[in-house]
Amino acid sequence: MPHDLKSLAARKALMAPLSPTPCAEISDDELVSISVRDLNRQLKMRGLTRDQIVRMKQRRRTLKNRGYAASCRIKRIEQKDELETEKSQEWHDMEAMQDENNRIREELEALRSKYDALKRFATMKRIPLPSDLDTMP
Amino acid sequence: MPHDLKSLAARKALMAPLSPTPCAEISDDELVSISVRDLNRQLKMRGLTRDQIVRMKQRRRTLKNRGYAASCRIKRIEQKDELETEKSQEWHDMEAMQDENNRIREELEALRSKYDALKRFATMKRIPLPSDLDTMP
DNA sequence: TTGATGAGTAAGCAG
DNA sequence: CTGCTTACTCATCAA
Repeated sequence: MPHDLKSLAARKALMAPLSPTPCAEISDDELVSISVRDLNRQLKMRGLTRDQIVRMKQRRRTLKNRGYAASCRIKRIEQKDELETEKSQEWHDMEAMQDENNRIREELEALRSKYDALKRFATMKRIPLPSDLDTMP
Repeated sequence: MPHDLKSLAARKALMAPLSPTPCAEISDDELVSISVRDLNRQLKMRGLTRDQIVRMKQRRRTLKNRGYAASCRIKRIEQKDELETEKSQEWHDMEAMQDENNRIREELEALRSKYDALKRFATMKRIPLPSDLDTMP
C-alpha cells in the first residue's frame, strides 16, 4: 500500500541532486536522454578533467539504473494485476458454465421423466415396443 | 531469475561487515536477536561512548531492515506463486466441468432420439397418447 | 553499452 | 520501537 502518496513529491524535492557538482550545467534529465556520442562531444568541448568525465559517466549510469528499477517495479505490479484479472475472468466463466450445466441437467431429467412415463404407459396398455428403439433414426 | 547463485556466497563473504569497528565483539547475529533491554545492559556494562551507542543502535536497525526486506521479497514471490497455483487449479476445474457438460449433453441427445422414436412409433401405430404425459410422475 | 533484477539501505507509515 | 513497503543504489547477468 502506498504509505506515502503525499510525501512522494516532497521526497522528490528533498532528494539531493545526484551530482553535488552540476559539473557543467548538464541536468539529470539531459544526461540520461543524451546519446553516448553526444555526451562525449559535450564533455570534450567543455574540457572536463578525466576524473570529472568518469564521474559524469557514473552519474549517467546511476540515473539510468534509477529508471530501470522503476520500470521493474511497474512491470511487477502490472503482472500481478494481470494474474488477478485472469483469475477473476476464469471465475466468471466457471460460473456461467456451472449454470449451463445445471440447465442441461434439468432438461435431461425432465425428458427422462417423460420418456419413462411413455414406457410405463406402453407397459400398462400391453403395447409391444420395437426392440431397435435405441438405434432408430 | 537468480542471476547469481554462485556469486551469492562470494558476495556475502566480500560484503564489508556492517560495522568496521566491531566496537565490543558483538556480532551482527547477536545484535539483531538480542532484546533492546539486554542490548542497553551490554552497552552500559562495556562503557561505550554516547556516539558508539548511537552507531550501535543504527547498526541494529539496519540489520533488522535487511531482514525485513528479505521477508518482503519472499512474501511477494509467495503471493505470486499462490495466484498462479489458483489460476492453474481453476483451469483444471474448468476443464473437468467442460467434460461433464459434454457428457450430459450427449446423454440428453441420445435420450431425445429415443423419445422421438417412441413418439413416431406411436403415431405410426395410431396409438393415442395420454395428454398429461408432461406432468406424469 | 543497455536493460533487468536480486539484495541491501534509508525513509516513512502503521501498529 | 518493530515490521513492512517503496524508491534508490549497486553488482551482476544477458543481449
